[in-house]
Amino acid sequence: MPTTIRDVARASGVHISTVSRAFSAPHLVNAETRTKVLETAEKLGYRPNRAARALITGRTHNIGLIVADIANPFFPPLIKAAEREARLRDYHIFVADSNEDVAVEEELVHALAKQVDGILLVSPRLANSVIEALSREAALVVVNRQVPGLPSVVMDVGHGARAAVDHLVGLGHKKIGFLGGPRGSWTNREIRKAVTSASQVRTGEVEIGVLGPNAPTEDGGIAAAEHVQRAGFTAVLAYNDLMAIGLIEGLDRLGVRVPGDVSVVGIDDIALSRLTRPRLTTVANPTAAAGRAAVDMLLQHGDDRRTTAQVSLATDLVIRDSTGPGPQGDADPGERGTPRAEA
Amino acid sequence: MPTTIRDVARASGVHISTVSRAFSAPHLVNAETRTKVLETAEKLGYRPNRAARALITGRTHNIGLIVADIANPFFPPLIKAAEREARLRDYHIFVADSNEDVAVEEELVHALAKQVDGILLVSPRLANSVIEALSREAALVVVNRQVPGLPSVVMDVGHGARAAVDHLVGLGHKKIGFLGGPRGSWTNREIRKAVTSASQVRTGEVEIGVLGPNAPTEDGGIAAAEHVQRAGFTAVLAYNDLMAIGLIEGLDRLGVRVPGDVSVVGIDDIALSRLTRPRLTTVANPTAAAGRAAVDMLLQHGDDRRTTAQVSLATDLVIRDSTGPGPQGDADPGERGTPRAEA
DNA sequence: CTGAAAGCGCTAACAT
DNA sequence: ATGTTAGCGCTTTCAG
Repeated sequence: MPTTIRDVARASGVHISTVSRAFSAPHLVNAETRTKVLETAEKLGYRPNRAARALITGRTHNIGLIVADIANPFFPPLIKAAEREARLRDYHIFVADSNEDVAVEEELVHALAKQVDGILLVSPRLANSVIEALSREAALVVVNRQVPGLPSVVMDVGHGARAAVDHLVGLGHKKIGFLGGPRGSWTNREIRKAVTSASQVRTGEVEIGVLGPNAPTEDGGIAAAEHVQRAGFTAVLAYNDLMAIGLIEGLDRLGVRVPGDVSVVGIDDIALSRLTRPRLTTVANPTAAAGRAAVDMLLQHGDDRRTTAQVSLATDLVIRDSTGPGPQGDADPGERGTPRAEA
Repeated sequence: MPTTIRDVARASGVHISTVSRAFSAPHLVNAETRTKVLETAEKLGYRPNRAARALITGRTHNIGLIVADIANPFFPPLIKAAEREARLRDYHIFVADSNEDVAVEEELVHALAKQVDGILLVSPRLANSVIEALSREAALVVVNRQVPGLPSVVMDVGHGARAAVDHLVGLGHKKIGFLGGPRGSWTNREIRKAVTSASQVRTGEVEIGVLGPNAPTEDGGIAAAEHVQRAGFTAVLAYNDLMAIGLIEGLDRLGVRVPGDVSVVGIDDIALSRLTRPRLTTVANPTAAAGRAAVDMLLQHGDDRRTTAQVSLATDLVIRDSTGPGPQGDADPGERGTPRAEA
């Protein structure tokens, strides 16, 4: 049996409310009494039961974060940034992994709901209607998608995807593939929309083909390699870096060289994309900023329930070594490195 | 205001205890009444408040998992396996990242303590005494270290490290380096102990040098490259795969080839180690099994407080492409691939 | 099978 | 500055 507030009260000869105050409103209690209480609490190994406290205050000072796949290197920067931001405000983050299973995601919302003051939900697959229902159980901020009526943080992948296409077109590519991600993903839709509506496509200058859906993993990329080869694309934009890296690996196995034969662009700019060979050209997502923003929105949402802001963060093309001149090889050399210098 | 049990009781014309039973002991309530209660609950969007329930039952059906660095690819398999095992037993896992900060780890134990039924602690740095103190706040299972009196799950890295040395010696290496991890890490001590006490070292057949401590990251490995070069090792065992991969990168920058000039062995067998070039020879840690075992121990620890088992899981050397013949090049070719075949 | 009452550990008015 | 009282949302005896 752990020590309760009552044990401390008895042992220090004061009422339980005094013990309570000694912890949660120290200025309201006489310095002497306070020290005595704190000392006996220490001696007895007493710790306020936060769950009991939360039951009455309504605040746990915890934040839940649900992600579909914690193994995806996209998440750590987001998680770390959220954590850092949360800690600055005296909050802690509890992360839960749904393993890409929407049913589990619902369960997790229930499990977390009363243990946290709100939940950051990064779930590309869950239906809007379900999310709306869940939002009655806990304050929700959705990340990487938009749900009507709910605060959200997204990254402007559309812009980044367009920059990627510009880059590839500038290198002389005319037959570009988009390696799509999972069906139903908001991000996937955004990218496809941006890519297929790019001005160069409208004028017929370049041709864009969509391949997918694919698993958003290295294996998904590896598996897609032969379709890419068969389709005859000279450049490919992948749904994310993991797929891009897998694709490069898969192409390599088929004897197709990157960027010699085919150029590949990823999305996310995960840490790994700097370490593979060739180093990956990619659309950098501001994941850390997204984590911070999501925490901020959740925490201020409490004070001001009227605003359900939809934040969109800018993305950025990072040109490395996985993209090169198209088939004619007559690209404007000035194109390389334009959007962002890379050490 | 969310709907409470009282709202449901009122709306369905029964006492709150009946509503309670309809949810937590359905067999104790008349089928008709139950359906009616459940229906109105559904209509009102009622969900039992798990925190309140836990306050009285003493069980949250949640498990905490504290890791030092969620970005370390060592963890995802452990987390996923723990999650899977937990879900089978109707539990959920909340993960918290301490960002390698022991003070944060303590905070996290406090924050999680009453929101979970127990905590799996993967903290290489926290002092034993602190962990013992924390174990009074929540049921604890420590992973990757042993703390007297507490249940623990470790992987037998000592055995794996010895296998790695055997492998390298078999390849003709005589001057082997151990790239140490963080100061104070239990795993680090185990590896160092195993390596420096290897029989070949005792007989003077080979020489082992220890470099470190180093940051257990790619950057740590990169930074160590020049020390490795200067020390003149022909083979290196790194504290983990991340460092090994970083080391290969760092050596490459110095014009040192792996495995041509220097052989490198990692530890963990993270997913990435199969995708780098050269593919990494490494000591495979059974991280998934460790995750499962930790959950099992925590959950059965509740029923039977007497046993504080210390589980040790076997490791396994996986030979890939980052190790090759030593300086004389007269290694027994049969040595390659002995411990485990790799597709 | 259902209701009444007590209480999990704590905080928050309200008194004094 | 401290004690009293009520009660957060729920489960669990105990009656009936």
